Parts: sequence; structure tokens; C-alpha cells
Amino acid sequence: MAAGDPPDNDTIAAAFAEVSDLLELTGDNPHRVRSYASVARTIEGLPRPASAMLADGTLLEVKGVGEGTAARVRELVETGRLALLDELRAKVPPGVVELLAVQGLGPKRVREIWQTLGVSSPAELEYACLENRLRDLKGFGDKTQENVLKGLGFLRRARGKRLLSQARAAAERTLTRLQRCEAALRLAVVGPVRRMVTVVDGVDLLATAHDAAALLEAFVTMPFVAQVRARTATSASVVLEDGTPVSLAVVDEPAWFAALFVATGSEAHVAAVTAAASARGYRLSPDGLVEGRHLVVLEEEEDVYRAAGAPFVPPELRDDAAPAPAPDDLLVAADVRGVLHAHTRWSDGAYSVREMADRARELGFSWFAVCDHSAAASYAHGLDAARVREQWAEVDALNASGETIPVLKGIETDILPDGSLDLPEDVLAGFDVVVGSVHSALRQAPAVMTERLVRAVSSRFIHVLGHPTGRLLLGREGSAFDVERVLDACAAHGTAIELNANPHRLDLDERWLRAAADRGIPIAIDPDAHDLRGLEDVVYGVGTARRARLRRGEVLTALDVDAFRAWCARRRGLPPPAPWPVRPAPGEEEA
DNA sequence: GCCGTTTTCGGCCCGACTGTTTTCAGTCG
Repeated sequence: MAAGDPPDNDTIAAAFAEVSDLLELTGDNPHRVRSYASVARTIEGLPRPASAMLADGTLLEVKGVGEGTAARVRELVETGRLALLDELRAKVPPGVVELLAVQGLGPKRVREIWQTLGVSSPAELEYACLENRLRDLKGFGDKTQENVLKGLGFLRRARGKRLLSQARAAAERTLTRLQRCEAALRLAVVGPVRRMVTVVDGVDLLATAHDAAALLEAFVTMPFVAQVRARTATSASVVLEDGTPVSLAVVDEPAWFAALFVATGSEAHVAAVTAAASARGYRLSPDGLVEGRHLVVLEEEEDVYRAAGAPFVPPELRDDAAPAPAPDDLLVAADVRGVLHAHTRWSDGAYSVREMADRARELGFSWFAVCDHSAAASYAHGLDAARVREQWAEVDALNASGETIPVLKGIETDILPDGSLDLPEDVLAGFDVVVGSVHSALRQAPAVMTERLVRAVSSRFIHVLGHPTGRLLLGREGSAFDVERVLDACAAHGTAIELNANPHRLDLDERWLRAAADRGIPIAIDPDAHDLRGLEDVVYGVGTARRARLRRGEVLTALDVDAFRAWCARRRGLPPPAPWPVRPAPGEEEA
């Protein structure tokens, strides 16, 4: 870390999370372990840089941050290192930490495997399984060994992959750095990240420069570069210290828009558009668009499509080879009006209802539906009927004050293993909006899970089926069930489907979203936020929605507060409620 | 490590599921 360039919140959070993992593997106090893990999440969700909050003393006011954490943040800010982390890393081989990511392996089993078998990497563990050495360990058996092998397979497929959010963070950090470089002219993110692909291999950047060599030198010498993989006169690729591969290509200024198009991909799309351009007498390459013997100067990326006689295709739709035109009302970020599905301190969120609603307003949303967990999610302090009523009183008071955007009473109620909902019907009827989600028994047999979900979405008390498959990208496969049957049941009963915008979920999957929308099922793009920063995840939902060609009119959370409440009432067979009272915004006089 | 005190030490998220056991440990949500 360079002097005067304090580590950002993600970097600090990653250090705390790693300390937590390592303490767990060394058999430290479980509460201390959890404390480090929870403070890592807290720092990740802080609205301001932790270094700045440390400087002005506000860091210590954050719940979960004590003197110990403040001291370690200070150490990181001042020295760029954490002695505790260095000590722990010396004790535990890095491959052992990777084993924690195997489904079914926790710290106890990983420790047993590491210390008894001497296994210290996923590859070694796979070999040990194939030699039937795992099943002979105390507390292990055939079934466990089989599941570990399956988990290792999943891990191998996920290795080296990055969530879109991780890649975008790496891209942003790199761009911020390069924009300070005087040699840089234009800079852009290209490749799958620009297309908003949910899981990517790395980050591709494109630039033009006064001095390509100087820009590339600045790129490979960034303080957070861990390794330089390749370097030519016009390109370089590096691996950042968080493991993200980043490549930078520098092109000549007249080639910019052609190169932007080509580097964005997908390969099939570029090939199709290039072929269409060829048929009209143009040659399209990363060096530019050539007609006959001269380079055509392009004013914008759209010119590439004009040369091909094709309609412009937004990057999110370029996975398709054919340049099919986007619908005029393809969803854009500004279309999303409301925040549905966000947690607060009432359950496992980190901020109050008021704080979350205020942040939603700052981000440009016009209504906020609080959706904490229900009681079955006891690990998350889920709400029972009595606490629900207490929360309603708080929401009523907040709305009566008129000090923030309209706050709707919602809940994320558990869908229990038999498909029933986790709160009595008279309580469910009191919410403005009910999201129902599966959080337990995710491994039911497909037929059982299908019936469970069909029963749940058929209830007149549910409005939205939350994160329908329960998948965690790069972490866990979704539950197996008959998606078509569940979608048919949603369509039959007028129940909406969630597009959970958390970048770890992006669930329902983009492939099924189109099928849902084609059935007339409204799609709710929900951040599932647990802190202030999580509210910004809507952007990933919008990207995925665009990839599924969702139109504004197909998105439930694109409705204004009155239309949304009317939809919720109609779902229950009730007349629309009276319009939300209009108040002048704070500080504004009535006209 | 953090928190909240009955202020300096004890408690911290808990129930279900799985696979292993033969009464329960480990993992997960």
C-alpha cells in the first residue's frame, strides 16, 4: 500500500475476514472468530471510508467496533499490514483455508483433515478421497467422503471465477488509479463485465493514451498489483492482490469505438456484426473500421452498428449472436422506483428502518418496504407476531413524521418445509407486502420442493417468491425443483417472482426470468440489503434484468408507491388503498 | 473481540438436518 493511499473498506474487510477464517482453523475462541467475521461485514457495509471514520472518531460509534478493531484498522491504515494476520498466515497453509469453501466441511473437519492426514489443499484432498482415506477418519464415512468429492468438483468449476461485483470493484479501483495518470486519454471497462455477466474470469480494460508505454507502466506498477503476467507494447495483464486478473489494452485514438465494440464481445455477437459490415464493404477490426483503403472515423459506438446496417445493441444483450434490437422500454436503472426486501436491526440488518429508508431516498428511490425475517429464521433474530406489531408501530410513527420516503410494512416470511408460511394469516394480512422465501431444508427431493413452492405461491397471503432457487453464485447450487411448474402456479395466482439483486444470488436466474415475464409474472428487483451499501446492489439486478430483456412494465419495483400498493391489494382481492398522502419534501415549501 | 453492565467479567444465535453413531458432533441457514 502506498503512503497517502489508505486501504479501502473492502481491503480492510478482507483482512478481518481472513483473520476470522484463520483463527477458526487454529481452534481459537469461536466468539472471537465470529466477532472478526461480523466486523468484516460491518466494515464492508460502512457508508464512508473506515480510514476517514477512524480519523474523526466515528468508527468507534459503530456497533460491533471496539477498541481492538479500531487499533487494527489503525495499524492497517498506517502500515498497510496486520501483524496478527501475518502470524496466522505463517501457521496455516493457504490451501487449508480454501478447504473451508467445500460444502459440508467446516473448521472442525478441515482441522482434522489437515492435522491427521496432512492434507493442505483441495487437490490433495481430492486425491485422499479417491484413495478412500477420508472415510476412515473418526466421524467421517462413505457418505461424507462422497459429498466432499462433489463439493470439490463444484469448487474446481468455480476456481478463478469472480462475482460481477468483485470484478466491478477491481475495475473501479484500477480505473480510479489510471485516471490520475497524465498519459491516459480514454478508459473503459469492456468484456463480460461491461455485459454484466454474473460470474466472470477477470476484468478487461481498454484505453487510448498520449503515451501508451507510460500508461502501461503506471498500470503494472499500481500498488495493489500482486503479479505482472504479461506485457507487450500495447497491452499488459496483471493479477491484483485480491486475486482478480485485470488486462489493459491500449489502442490508437481513431480505433477507439471499433475497439470498444470488439473488446466488449461476445465473440459470437462481434462475429455476426463484423460479417454484416463486411457484406456492406467494411472491414471491422480492433484497429478500426476500414472502408476500401481508409479508416472511417467513428463518433460513437452506434456507428459500428450503422456500418453493419444493424440496430444498436446494448452491451447486456450482446451474448446473442444476432443483433436483435432492444425493446424501446428495456429497463434502465432509473426505472426502479422502490426498495423491496431490505433488512434492519429488527432482524439481521445492521441499520435502523429510518437509516435504511433515508439512504434509499438518497439513492433516488421513492418508497421503501422493510422486510425483516420471520421467527423461523431464529439465527437471524426473525420477528414473531408480537415483534411484528412493535415494528409496525415504529413504521407508523416514521410515516406520520413525514420525514422520509413512504415506508411500507413488509416481511420476508419463511416458507416452511411443508410449503406453509411462518406467520399466522391474521398477521400476514396486516402487511402491505409479503415476500416468502425458503431458508431451511434446501435439499429436499425435487418433487417435494416443487410441491412446497407451489403451495407457498398459491397462498393469497404471499406477494413475491423470494430468491426462488436459493443458489449462491460460486458457493452453492440452487435447490432442485420443477421451475416451470412453480412459474405456472405463480402465473395462475398472480404471485410475483423476485430477482434478488444481491450479487451473490441474482436469483431467479436470467435464463428463467424471461420465461417468467412471458407468463405475465411481475418481476420484483430486490436488493435484499442488510446494510446501507447493500441498497446499491439494485444495479446488479438491473443488469441481469436487461440481460433477460425485461421491460419497464414487467418490473414490479418500477411502480410508484400508489401503483405498487394497489397491485399488492389486488393480489389479495382487495380494492386499492387511498393514495399515499403527498407531503412537501423536508426543507421545501408548499407551492 | 464486543457488549453491557448488577462496570472489568460472563455471555455471545439456535434449531434442523446429515451422517455418523449407539447418543451426538458438525454444518448450515
